[in-house]
Amino acid sequence: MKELTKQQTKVLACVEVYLNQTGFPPTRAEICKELGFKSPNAAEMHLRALEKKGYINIKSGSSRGISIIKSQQEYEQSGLQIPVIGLVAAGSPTLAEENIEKRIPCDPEMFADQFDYFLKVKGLSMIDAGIHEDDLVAIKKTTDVKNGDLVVVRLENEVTLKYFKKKDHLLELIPANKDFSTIEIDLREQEAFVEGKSVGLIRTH
Amino acid sequence: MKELTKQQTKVLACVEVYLNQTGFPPTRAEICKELGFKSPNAAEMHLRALEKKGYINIKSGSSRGISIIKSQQEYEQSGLQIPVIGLVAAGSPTLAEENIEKRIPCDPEMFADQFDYFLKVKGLSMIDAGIHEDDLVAIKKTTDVKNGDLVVVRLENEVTLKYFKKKDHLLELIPANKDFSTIEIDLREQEAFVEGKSVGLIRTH
DNA sequence: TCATATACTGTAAAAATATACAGTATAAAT
DNA sequence: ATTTATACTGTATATTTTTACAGTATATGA
Repeated sequence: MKELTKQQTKVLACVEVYLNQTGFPPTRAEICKELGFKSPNAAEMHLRALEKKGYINIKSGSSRGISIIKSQQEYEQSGLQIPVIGLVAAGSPTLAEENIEKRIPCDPEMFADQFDYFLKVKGLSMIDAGIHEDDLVAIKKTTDVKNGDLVVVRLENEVTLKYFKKKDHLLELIPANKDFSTIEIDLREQEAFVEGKSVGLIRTH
Repeated sequence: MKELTKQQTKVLACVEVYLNQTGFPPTRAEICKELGFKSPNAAEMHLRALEKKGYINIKSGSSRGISIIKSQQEYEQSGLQIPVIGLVAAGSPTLAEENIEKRIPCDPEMFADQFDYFLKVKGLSMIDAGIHEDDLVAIKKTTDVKNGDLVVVRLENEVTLKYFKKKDHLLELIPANKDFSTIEIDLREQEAFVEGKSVGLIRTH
């Protein structure tokens, strides 16, 4: 899709807002009033450009004959966008803006359990569980995990996605790949923070 | 809500259909054309009645200034719910109500490509591609598939999810599990219908 | 039988609207 | 230095559209 100029973006947004508020598209004059133009031709020209670039359709001869093909704000408005966070070597997989690779429009209730973000899988340690590199694992932020859950754990200088098993002071983080070995942690010696657990997975083919 | 007369119901439906098809409301004349009236006043009167009864709002002096307050159809647009269809042994994985196991709230644009439904995977034939039993594969209805795509194909008495490979008259449907064998079809002898292709996958943990 | 509501036709005019044409100004690209 | 793209103003006009007014016809209830 072609890029829009600053003013074209404004006009497109104006049309969308008007449409949302009134239920029908604005006239040239109304766009002018909204954006401070003094000539209906200003709006006309921007609309023509938007049509040429494929964002809207204009029915010639019809009043308010504007229909939106590709919305700019579509994503921001169409409900929730779940952030995707890369599994970085160290540090919490926080929701800070700098860690968010992108956002995906979807419903946080699409799985049985609600979730907060997607974690992008790196490496092959869970391949035998059918979790591939670059799969997105839906993570629910919680510390309430049981043995056997697939959890995100932050160690001293590492964040990892593994199966959880805890007995007394021994925490085991078990991979699903025979080429990788279980991480064993004595909780009296080393800290381990459970960041959350997986409630689902999505993959883009 | 007040009852509508037969003609008022027609006019309201006409406005809704026009709005869905074009993105903006119809003029009086367009309603007349659609419903066979010969005077714009016929439409006008019905619109006034609809406004009085609280079904629509008319912005006086504005062309196409009709907005719908209360739809008759009560479209079930409570956020999009994507249907989940079981991979049944025979017959098309149609969207007929009886085939829908459940619906999942999510955005059909969450993957790179739009999709139409989820197919619930049965069996282990794609396990080496990390596609497990009961995974939900997002299917886009299309016949435009390329070699290597993961496709839903309907054969004579079977619907299957496999990798697609076609050369001349030979269609190969390739599993991702060494314990399963490739289905080979001579298209001159047997029909095969491509129902769609996978654009993503989700799994509930 | 008479009023009332529904359901229109037909016409016309005022107002809203799209849209063409002729310009101006500015910044970036060639 | 000149072209090109963006971004407008200002005016004018043909067309679209709303909307009022004057009728006709039919069924229903009082």
